[in-house]
Amino acid sequence: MNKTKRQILDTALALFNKRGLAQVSLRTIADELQISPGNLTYHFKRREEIVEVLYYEFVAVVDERFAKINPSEVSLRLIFELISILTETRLKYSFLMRDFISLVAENPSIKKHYAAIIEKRRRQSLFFFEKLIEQKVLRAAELPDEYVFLYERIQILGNFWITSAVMQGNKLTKAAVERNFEMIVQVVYPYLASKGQKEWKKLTAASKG
Amino acid sequence: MNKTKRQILDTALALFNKRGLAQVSLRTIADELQISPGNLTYHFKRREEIVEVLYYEFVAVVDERFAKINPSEVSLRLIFELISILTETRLKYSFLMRDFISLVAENPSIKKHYAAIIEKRRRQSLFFFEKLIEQKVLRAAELPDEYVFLYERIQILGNFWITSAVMQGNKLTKAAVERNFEMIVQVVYPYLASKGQKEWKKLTAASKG
DNA sequence: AAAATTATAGTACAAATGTACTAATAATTA
DNA sequence: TAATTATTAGTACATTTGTACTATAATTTT
Repeated sequence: MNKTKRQILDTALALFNKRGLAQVSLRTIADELQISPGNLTYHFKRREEIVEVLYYEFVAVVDERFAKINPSEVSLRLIFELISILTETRLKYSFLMRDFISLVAENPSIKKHYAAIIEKRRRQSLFFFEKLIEQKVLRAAELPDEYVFLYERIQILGNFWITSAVMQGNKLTKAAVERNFEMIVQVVYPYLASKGQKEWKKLTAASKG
Repeated sequence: MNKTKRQILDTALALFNKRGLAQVSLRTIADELQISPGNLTYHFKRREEIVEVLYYEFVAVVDERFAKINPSEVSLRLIFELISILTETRLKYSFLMRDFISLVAENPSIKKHYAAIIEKRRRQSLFFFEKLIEQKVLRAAELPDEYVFLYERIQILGNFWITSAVMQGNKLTKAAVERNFEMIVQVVYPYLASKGQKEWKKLTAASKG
């Protein structure tokens, strides 16, 4: 990709994350980069295109890791790794979750695409849980839809802890990110069988040290 | 409050919830209500004022219930009731969470106010958990910060399940709302002592029936 | 080196937005 | 009923926004 084009994307991303999608105009980006608005529209005919490229970059990072998964390697370690990758990626593109509604309001194709991958990830994740129950890493379900709900919770927590932190005026320091990672992985702890609990503790200790 | 003023607030709220804060201009509201823009600015000199009033209405509903709590009445039932009231209220003012970032970008006083009540609610909620542990409704903590994290999770889930549902293209039907309520209350289940589990099941059965 | 293509700057423009202002009408008060 | 106040409509205006257009400048290709 062209150097200027890349710079536009990077600057736009930084500004979107900092101020929010709606608060960043094309001129804001051009000024920050010290290029002319004309140059900007040369590289991106429509403002939407910038957002679109950033969205698909975001998706690509996660998709790549998911695609690599071998069904036989399902483990608690994998869950930790996926949550970690998602945390990192969401942090990098934090405006996407924060401003998702206005984003899809202007771009129905993203809306459709997102609905599709959400459904795919859901199926994949529930499959992982089943495997882990078989492996006696997770205990059997005690309540109806227990693991479906657990998945949905992880999904929401992962998507919105950043927005929540920003709302409360917290800085996204490295320590804060690590603390939130812990907050999320602790959600699975009560569902672990004793074998799983041991591994969980090992993994947590490792991620802290 | 004046009739027109109230209608403006109600119409604005409905439109904000439906389309998002940024997508609703003063003319959108005026058109929907079939009044002139001049009339609108007569009742609200600045657009921000509309949002401000709605925000403080939102806060008032929840504050009122919290204020009524007698420290001796802390129980699982109370937790259920608070989550239920919060769910209802957040549903009614759903744009507030969804567009919070742009909201505070234009209104630092709301930002400050929100940070303060968040801190207050946090302290109150952690106090509730302590009481419930004393009562042996909740089991003792097994991990560092376990109940702090549990609170933070409930906070995030409560604030964002609506946004998450909308993002996934789900309609907010009554059934969907009930399902999400269940998803949230299930998060405390694994932390309950046997006494608490019995009560939890009773309460869940009651809220379903 | 000449020609052609790509990249950049600068400006222009229509549309939309929040808000201010004026005039008319409706409601209330004296 | 007359005067006053509150409410509403209509319009105007400065600003901002996304985008289009034109003219240079830089780079690449022939």
